[in-house]
Amino acid sequence: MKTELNPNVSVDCVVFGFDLENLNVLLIDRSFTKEGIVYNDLKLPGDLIRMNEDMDDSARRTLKEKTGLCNIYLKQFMSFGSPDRIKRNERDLEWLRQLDYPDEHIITIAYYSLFDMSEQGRSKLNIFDTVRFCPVHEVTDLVMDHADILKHALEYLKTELLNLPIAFELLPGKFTLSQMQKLYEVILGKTFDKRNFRKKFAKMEYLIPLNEKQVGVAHNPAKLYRFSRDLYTKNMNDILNNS
Amino acid sequence: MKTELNPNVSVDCVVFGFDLENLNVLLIDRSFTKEGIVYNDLKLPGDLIRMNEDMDDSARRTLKEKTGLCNIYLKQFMSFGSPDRIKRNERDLEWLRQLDYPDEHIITIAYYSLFDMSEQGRSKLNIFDTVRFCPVHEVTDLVMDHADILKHALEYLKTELLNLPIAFELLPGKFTLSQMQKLYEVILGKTFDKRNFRKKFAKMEYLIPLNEKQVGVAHNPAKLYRFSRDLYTKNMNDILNNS
DNA sequence: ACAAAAGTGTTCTTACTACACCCATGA
DNA sequence: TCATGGGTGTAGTAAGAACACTTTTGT
Repeated sequence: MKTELNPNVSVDCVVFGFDLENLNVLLIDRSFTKEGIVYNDLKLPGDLIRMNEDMDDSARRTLKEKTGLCNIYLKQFMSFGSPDRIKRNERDLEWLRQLDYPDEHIITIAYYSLFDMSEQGRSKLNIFDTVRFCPVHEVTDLVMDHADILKHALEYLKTELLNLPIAFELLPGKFTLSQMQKLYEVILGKTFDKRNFRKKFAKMEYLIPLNEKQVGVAHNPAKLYRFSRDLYTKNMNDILNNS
Repeated sequence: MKTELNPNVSVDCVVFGFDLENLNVLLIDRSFTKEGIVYNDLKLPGDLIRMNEDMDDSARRTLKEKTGLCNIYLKQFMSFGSPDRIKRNERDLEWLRQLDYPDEHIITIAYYSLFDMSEQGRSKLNIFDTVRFCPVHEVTDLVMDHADILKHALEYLKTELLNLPIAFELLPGKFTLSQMQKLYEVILGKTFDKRNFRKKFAKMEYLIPLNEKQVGVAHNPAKLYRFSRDLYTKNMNDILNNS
């Protein structure tokens, strides 16, 4: 174990990605061998923080080191501190032993993170081979308390989606309104009326229609839009100042 | 320093109280002497967690030990992990030295908490003398990063107030609608129209009018209400199941 | 009698819901 | 020509905002 690590505090990152179909979560393989038997499990990317390292920096670093991702939306959402959270089953304990982890009470600060996993988004980054995006609703078992962390992250994502312009972190730079609607539907777990959905967002000035359409689709090609963060923040400031 | 403490993780509690006039926050004195000079500052109640202690338990214990408060609404809302958060000024460092605190990177899990500080609420508990409730808007300096923690707690309180039935944690068991309106006004920092406010809450079945009125007030005495948590949860479940 | 807060309705505007058909494209 | 998703309007309902006077009590 590296001595400069803080033996009691870790970060774990729940990276959500949207492939225009499903909501996915980034998981990494945890494999180890004991007495000739190979154990394969999935976990969230995470690590002990370093002594005197800022927690947000730690989350960014961990994500970079374990997955290759950088410069993505990242936000602390909850901490998990149950004393048995990493000791609930023997496989987890054995893995910790092999890694020479401190046998201590580790509390973890969970971050949630958003990633545009369309070709556009993926192409920007060198994502490691050990990394896989799994559809959130197909994820069953994860190591330690990571399934619990994921569950809370999903709840947090839902409320963030309703209150902040985070949809655009998950969508490609240019997107159609149907893609955006699909995103809202898979995250919130319900369907919306197409006309009402579009009416609602037609009011949002920060959704900018482009003079461009989809190409290569076997139907009426849809208009593309982009998100203007400038207009969004300007709008928000106007609202705050007038009320 | 007690050996069973976790040297890297603390909890801090932001306890809000409402006296039917102002929103207050519970602070404790931090006094120490150096070279004959007495330094007095104010801080949030907090402490290092114990090894293998659940974080929520730790917050409850800390609050009990430092203030006498128990059985009150308590919820983790954010963690603070900047490496210099406890080392920003010399007085804080000196205090830590005198307490024989570990010279390490301490990250803190901040809890926010609600307390009915009317006579009714106060009478239930044996609150220590070192504890004082200060009007939130008069609090200027606190030790370490506690002013920052308080600021975030206040923001969190605002969103909770709009989304959860927490007003009733701050109000006495029997309260008037004007007291409740005042609570919303001081927390959210704006005024509401009396008729609209009452209309809105008239719809809420879980606000139960009692056959009782205020006594001893120099004006038309107001009807008293109480909150029914049972009806509230029942209502919530009905809404979730029908949508 | 006066001061102080309680209590009460209506109108207007804005946001949300429900709902069905034609159009443009690629295969 | 067919399958696929793109794109559009109206009417009803519910929620929020603005606004002023009378009533009851204690002093």
